[in-house]
Order: sequence, then structure tokens, then C-alpha cells
Amino acid sequence: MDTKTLCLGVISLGAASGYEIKKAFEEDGLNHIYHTSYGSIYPALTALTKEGLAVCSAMAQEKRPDKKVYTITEAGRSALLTALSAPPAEDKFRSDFLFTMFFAHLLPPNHVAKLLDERIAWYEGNLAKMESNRDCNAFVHGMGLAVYRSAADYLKAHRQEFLDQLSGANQLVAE
Amino acid sequence: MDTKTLCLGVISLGAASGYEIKKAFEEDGLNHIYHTSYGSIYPALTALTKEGLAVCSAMAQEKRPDKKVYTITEAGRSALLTALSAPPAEDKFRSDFLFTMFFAHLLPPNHVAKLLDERIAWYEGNLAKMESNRDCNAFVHGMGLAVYRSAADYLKAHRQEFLDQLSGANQLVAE
DNA sequence: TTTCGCATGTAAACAGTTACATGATTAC
DNA sequence: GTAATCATGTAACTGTTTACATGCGAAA
Repeated sequence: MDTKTLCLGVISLGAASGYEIKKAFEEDGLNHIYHTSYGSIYPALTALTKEGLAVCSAMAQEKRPDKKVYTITEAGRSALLTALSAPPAEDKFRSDFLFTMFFAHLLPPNHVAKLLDERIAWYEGNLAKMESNRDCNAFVHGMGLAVYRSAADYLKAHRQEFLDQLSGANQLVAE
Repeated sequence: MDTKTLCLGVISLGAASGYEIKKAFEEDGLNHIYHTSYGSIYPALTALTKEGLAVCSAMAQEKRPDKKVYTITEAGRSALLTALSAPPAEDKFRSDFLFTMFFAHLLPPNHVAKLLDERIAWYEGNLAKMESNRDCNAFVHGMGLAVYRSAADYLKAHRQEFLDQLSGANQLVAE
């Protein structure tokens, strides 16, 4: 899924500026699905406009730079439908945290404990945020909640056991 | 976490060839953490060797191309430790599937049903594979299992409800 | 006989992030 | 006064994927 399709999806829900699209990927229930940056959004919007999949109207604002609002066209809706109809690519997940945990036996247990606690706090914080602002797509929103909940619960349930095991192994080495 | 560090991590568990490192990211419990391709692994191994973080010994094989086995050096272990000690970058997740589900209201319900069923089958298949080959890191392995399990369970539990809701909305449009 | 697994590597194409460039307003 | 929010955009850098290049052995 390229950034053009991502932008097309967001503006299919309502006209938006590049800035607002970025926000959608941070707050509006798209945050746990995809990430993007201005550096990919703005060029994508320009390309979309050139291809006739969106139209841009500059909104003059007092005391602010003009806000460029992009509206999806019929051709854009049809392009979005085509993109969504293609078999979805495999999920791409990459976690420095889990990779680090995989090699936790190389690290001081108190450092590992800190990482675990930070991660648990991160999940809890995210869950609170997600629970507060209910999303336009309850199914996807619910899936995000379920997965984050299970991750947080798992970490909390196995934290101590894991740390004990690491210390145990370290003691054996020290002996 | 760059590919060099990923390779360093894998060979810290035992000398390996590029081919075997790739396999580790497909099968050996690293599959749900990170992905890589030969195109990034082989250059990374060359760089690691140049930097003295790994040494390469060519193993002549009968009727096969030479197998280049990479062994981590002391400098390599120390570099790995440094990399693992840095604060981990945020997880990067991108899901075409969830993005598509977010816009499921634009698609024919039977197509959505197919995607859901395929995804459930994918999770179940992966879970079976992961349950069969127990991993060297039980904590990380267990977390993968827990998260996949909750995702599969969520999809199974909400599949029908979601589809009913989509058909309902479509009927309203048709009326 | 065709596909899968073993085995390494390069180069071009593609995509994405980060840093840079600019600057006012508002809330703490 | 300092940080955050609003607001757009480019360019360089970094990284990844894909296609190409090669080729045998074993199993289905």
C-alpha cells in the first residue's frame, strides 16, 4: 500500500489537508495500522492531483499559511476501490523491543526490567488513548484494542518470571 | 535496528551463513519480529567482516557452491551489546489487511468475508507452526503466540457481526 | 519433469525518513 | 519564555525490495 493509496483512503472519508492526513495516522484509529511522514504525504498529494484522483483547493487563512484542502474525485474513488480490491500484502512488523528481548540474556537484568516497564506503560497509555476516542471503524478499532490488551497482559503476567530466569542464568554463569 | 545488527544477533547464537540467517528470520522465532531479504543480508555480512565484527570461513561443499560461514568476533559481541543497550526504536507495523478492513464499507461483503477467512486461516496456520517448533527464547515466543492468538480469536468472534453490519449498511444504501 | 531446497551475490528501482527551511499563534 | 500546534514543502540520505545471474540435487 503506497502513500498515495493511504491518502486517497483518508480523503475518501472527507476532504483534508496534508497536515490533517498526518494527524489521522497518529490519532484517528489509523495509528496502529500505518505510519507516514510529511515527506511522503505532501509529494503523494501532489501526484494524486496531477493524476486527477484528487482536487486541491487553497483555503486562505488569516495569520497562517494557506491551507490546501484535497477532495477526492470520482476517478480517485474508483482508483481507491481498485487498490483495496487487490490481495493485501503481508503485514510488515518490525520490533526493536522484541529483538532486544530476544537477546535479553546478554543485558543486565535491571536494564531489561526497565525496558519491560516502559513497554507496559506504553501499551497502557495507548490503550487509554484508544479507549477514550472511539473510532469510525469499530471492528478495526476493536482489533487494535484486543491485540494491545493481550500484549500488555502478557508482559505483565510474565515479566517477573522472565527476569527471575535471566538472573538465574546469570548466577549460574557467575558461579 | 539495521540489518548489520540483526545479523550480528543471529550469529551471536552460533556461526551461520547468509542463507541460514535468512531462515532464522522465517522460522526460528524471529519471523514475527523482523523481516529481511538476501539483498540486505549479504551486503551486511560483507560489511561486518570488513569492520572486524565477524569472520568468514568458506566451507567447501561437494556439489554445491561454497558455504560462507560467519562467526562473531569479540569486537562483534561488544558492538551487539552496544546496539542492544540503546533505547529501542518504536515498533513499526503496517497492515494492508487492516487498512482494507478500515474501508470495508466500500467493498462487496463477500469479498470482505473472503479476506477475513483467509486472515483467520493465516493466523491459525502460523500459530500451529509456532506451537510445533518451540523457540530458544520462551518469553518472546510466548508473546508472539499470545498476540496472534488474540488476533485470531478477535477475528473469529467478530467476523459475523462485522459482515452483518456491512450488509445492513449496504441494504440501507440500496433502499 | 517440474518444483523445492540449497547457496551466493549485485544492481537498479523504489520507498521512506530525516533534516532543513519558514513562521505565526496559543497555551503553560 | 518555551513548548506545542498549526501549516507546507524539498532534498538528501538511507534503506529495502525485486529482478537478475547461476546452478546442482532431491523429491514429488
